[in-house]
Amino acid sequence: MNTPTLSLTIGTVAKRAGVPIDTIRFYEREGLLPEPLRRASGYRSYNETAIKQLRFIRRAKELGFTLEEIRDLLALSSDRRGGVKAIRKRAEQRLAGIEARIAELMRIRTGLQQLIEVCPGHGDPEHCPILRALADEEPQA
Amino acid sequence: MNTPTLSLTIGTVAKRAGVPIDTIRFYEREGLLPEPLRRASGYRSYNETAIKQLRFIRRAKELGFTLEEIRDLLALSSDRRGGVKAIRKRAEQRLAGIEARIAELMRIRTGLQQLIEVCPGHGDPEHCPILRALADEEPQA
DNA sequence: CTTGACCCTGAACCTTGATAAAGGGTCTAG
DNA sequence: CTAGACCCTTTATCAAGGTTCAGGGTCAAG
Repeated sequence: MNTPTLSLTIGTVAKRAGVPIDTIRFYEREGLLPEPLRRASGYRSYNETAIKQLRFIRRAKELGFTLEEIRDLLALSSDRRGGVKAIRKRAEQRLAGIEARIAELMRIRTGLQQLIEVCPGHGDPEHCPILRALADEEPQA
Repeated sequence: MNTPTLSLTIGTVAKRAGVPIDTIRFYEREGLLPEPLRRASGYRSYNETAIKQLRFIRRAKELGFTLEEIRDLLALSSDRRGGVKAIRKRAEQRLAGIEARIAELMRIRTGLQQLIEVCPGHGDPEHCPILRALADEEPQA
């Protein structure tokens, strides 16, 4: 194993994890990072683990997890029994959410494409199919 | 044509347009709806046009336009020369934005799918590929 | 006339994920 | 010892798109 590397300052951790200092304190307040040890002066005192945790958070964010979900994942990751099952379930839920959002956006895309296709791009706004589509009344009941 | 139907109250308009009352006042403040006439009492006095305008806003929102963009569309829709061209351009920009978002979400989806695929769903969190993928260090420099 | 539903304004508050400022203490190189 | 870099807390601010509240006034039915 490697040297324990004690007492990194928040600035060092920030640089090494690629995260602004303020964001680290923010994550701590929000319960995503454990409260670190403190020096006598009050300075936060980190070790390498903190950097790994920050990278975990960064990757999870890249995968579309909210901070709330990440807090949940972090809690589960220390649950030795059942943790894995629950984690996989969270990932599946996240996947389902993302797929739903993709489907929704594709529906929107189709709508926009159709409007653009039939719009001549000139003439009177009264005949613009984009505006007409937006303004038209609901089909009469 | 139909009867002019003057003096709808805000509550009636809200119901008919399917929008909360507060949202109507909010849109008015934000310049998405024109200021309506007022009764002697100060009550807002709407006509059918307001309902159409609210539906316009609702549809545009469904197509992914922001309120800012909608304000812009509404301004363009009364520009008789060049309006249509500009409107089509806005729609194309919106389409490009939507397509970029879809591409991004599809990338995220692939990442999640791969993690879920190799996760057994049981066992020790230390061997969970989802957690490992999130926690692993960057490749050493 | 009273009651209850409805409307008015202005201001504060909500969510998410930070970011910044104010005012002050600490640490380290020279 | 001092300058400058760094750290501390608390509080405020931002974007977006509203929602809710407090403290009133109005309208219509009975």
